[in-house]
Amino acid sequence: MENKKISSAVVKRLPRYYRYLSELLENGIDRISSQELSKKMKVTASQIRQDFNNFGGFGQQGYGYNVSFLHDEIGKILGLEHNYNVIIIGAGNLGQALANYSGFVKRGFRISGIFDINPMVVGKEINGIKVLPVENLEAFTREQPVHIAALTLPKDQASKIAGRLAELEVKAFWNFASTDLNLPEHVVVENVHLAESLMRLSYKLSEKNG
Amino acid sequence: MENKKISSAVVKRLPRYYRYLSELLENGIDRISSQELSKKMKVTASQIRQDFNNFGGFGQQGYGYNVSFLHDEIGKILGLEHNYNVIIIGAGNLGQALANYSGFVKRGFRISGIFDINPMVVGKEINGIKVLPVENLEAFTREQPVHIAALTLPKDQASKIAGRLAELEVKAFWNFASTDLNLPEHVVVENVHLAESLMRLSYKLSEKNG
DNA sequence: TAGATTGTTAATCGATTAACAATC
DNA sequence: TAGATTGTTAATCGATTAACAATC
Repeated sequence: MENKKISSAVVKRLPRYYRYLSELLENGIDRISSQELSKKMKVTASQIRQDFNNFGGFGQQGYGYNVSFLHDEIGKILGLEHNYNVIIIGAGNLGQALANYSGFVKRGFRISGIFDINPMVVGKEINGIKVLPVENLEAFTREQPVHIAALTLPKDQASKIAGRLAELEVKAFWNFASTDLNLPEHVVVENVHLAESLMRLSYKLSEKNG
Repeated sequence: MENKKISSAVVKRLPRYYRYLSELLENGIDRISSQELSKKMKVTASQIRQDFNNFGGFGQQGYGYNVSFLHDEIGKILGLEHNYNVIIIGAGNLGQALANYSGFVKRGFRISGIFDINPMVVGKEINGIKVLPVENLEAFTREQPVHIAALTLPKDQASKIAGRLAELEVKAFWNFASTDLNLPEHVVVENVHLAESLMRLSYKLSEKNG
């Protein structure tokens, strides 16, 4: 009973559905059709129904979808019912920004540690968490599980630290360093390449104008 | 003589090519075949050749591609020969992280202003730039062109400010607020939705394990 | 029951890969 | 000239959209 593999195109869209459903919930709307959602999100109703049906029937003919139910189901698909411990490697501005963002905690991502190599930064407190030296990583992971590592450090150090963390059984990497990590098959990586994002914006700008 | 529209799949890949070519350049490699690049980047050689040929022939049969030439051509396609003035709206950690990142300036993105609504933050200096109150936006844009606005502020304020900036002729938005901006056709938007990115990582993690 | 809207199959469209002639 | 590798056409694969029967 192998689950059919979900295409990455679909996975990319799921969090956006989740966001819109959260908003509908907040606005007290308890029911929506693919047609209505289609208008709001500017995608086709057909795509919405196809996407949801990858995971089974969440709707009801003649009625549409129950917002709260659909919201929770997509949350489960995304794994948001878990509580994950996240460590941040690199306590620069970006690391601090992540550490201070309350939205993550709300979704079950708890910042359990912040690490840096710079002795000037070690010991500093960010959002109530003391920055530890990277030498402590081994001891730290022995004491409590680390589910996700956010890499907010310069690219030349990223690969090495990531490899070291993979050895320590960290299974997921949120990579902000502008390099491609080369890690074992069994770990998962999500890249946030800001420099590339800005270049895409630049491209769109050039394309539009001169 | 209408240019053929480049698919967004191709545009997404261009900055990654650019990054790899920059690295090759740094390592003093002056020539590469689609085959070799294919191995490094883990994409097919066929795709590489197709992608490049959207913009004309950059290579030479029997030889491959000249790294420096290809690098510069892709840079031009991405619009990196321009110098853009970027303003940052929201001087929180994320705004500060962008303001302090030296990589952007290197690629021609100059931070020309930082704005915030919070009077406690206004006046503070970030990377040598004084934070201005958002009330100054109109006067500021009258004095110097603003090409790109980075929106690093809470989602409930983002749409309103974006609309106001669009009125002031800002043509490009780098949106970090977790909302979809609804702006006129002629402006371009690049979204960086960190919460969504983290959910995708969570999905991959669930998919892989339990 | 009649109307609405899903779930799902079929048709279309677009992107990726394969293959090879052109050519350096 | 022979070998290598591009540029490009053709084949395949996958994703999106359209259509409609099932059903609430």
